[in-house]
Amino acid sequence: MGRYRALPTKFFRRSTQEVAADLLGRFLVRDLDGERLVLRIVEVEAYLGARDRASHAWQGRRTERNRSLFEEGGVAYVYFIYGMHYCLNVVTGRSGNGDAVLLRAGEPIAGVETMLGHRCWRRSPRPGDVAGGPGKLCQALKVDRGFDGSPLSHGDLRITEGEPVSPKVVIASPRIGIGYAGEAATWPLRFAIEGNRHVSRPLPG
DNA sequence: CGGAAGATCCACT
DNA sequence: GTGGATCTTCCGA
Repeated sequence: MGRYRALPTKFFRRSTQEVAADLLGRFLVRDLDGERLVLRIVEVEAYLGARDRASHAWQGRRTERNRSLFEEGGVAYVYFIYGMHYCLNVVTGRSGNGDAVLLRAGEPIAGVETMLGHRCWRRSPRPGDVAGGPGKLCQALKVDRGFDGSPLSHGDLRITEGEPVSPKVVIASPRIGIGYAGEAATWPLRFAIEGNRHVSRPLPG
């Protein structure tokens, strides 16, 4: 079984939408204090660089914060938002294009108790409580700006083959939380596994 | 240099 | 469904 074999850098250097859909079912592996935490990616969003008003690379803007977003595909882009949350992106395509895929939700595979401990919760955990949201996902895996710009094909945070899904079970819909983005807000760039209970929000249909 | 916004989450009604 | 928390980052003046 090659589920824990890291994906090669080449994987990330295809078109962003192609990579986004192909990331579903893959494993996001985090080595922390000698333990291996694993999430199966179940929901992502594609961000299409300079031409995408919802992207941090809109109109080609480069700042200190989004520097890694313009690197060659295969590295992480981690940013801090709302004064308290981190979001993890996978940079895609070629250097300079500013394309990336936001990892929005994961299904716990290993290290569930530890990941729950990283999260604040009162009631008994329900699906989606561990990593059903971009901020939650980073909390569960203890991902912060320290990973910004680091490669995802090896190291303490990496993406492995996991359990790829058929394109037939991939549901596309508009992205979340970007209502300000005009026409881009309607683009169907959110991808999720049909019927999965660990997504950040219910899927259409 | 100040103001405003933000790829979110949680608690409460 | 609504509102508050919380603070870095960015842009305009």
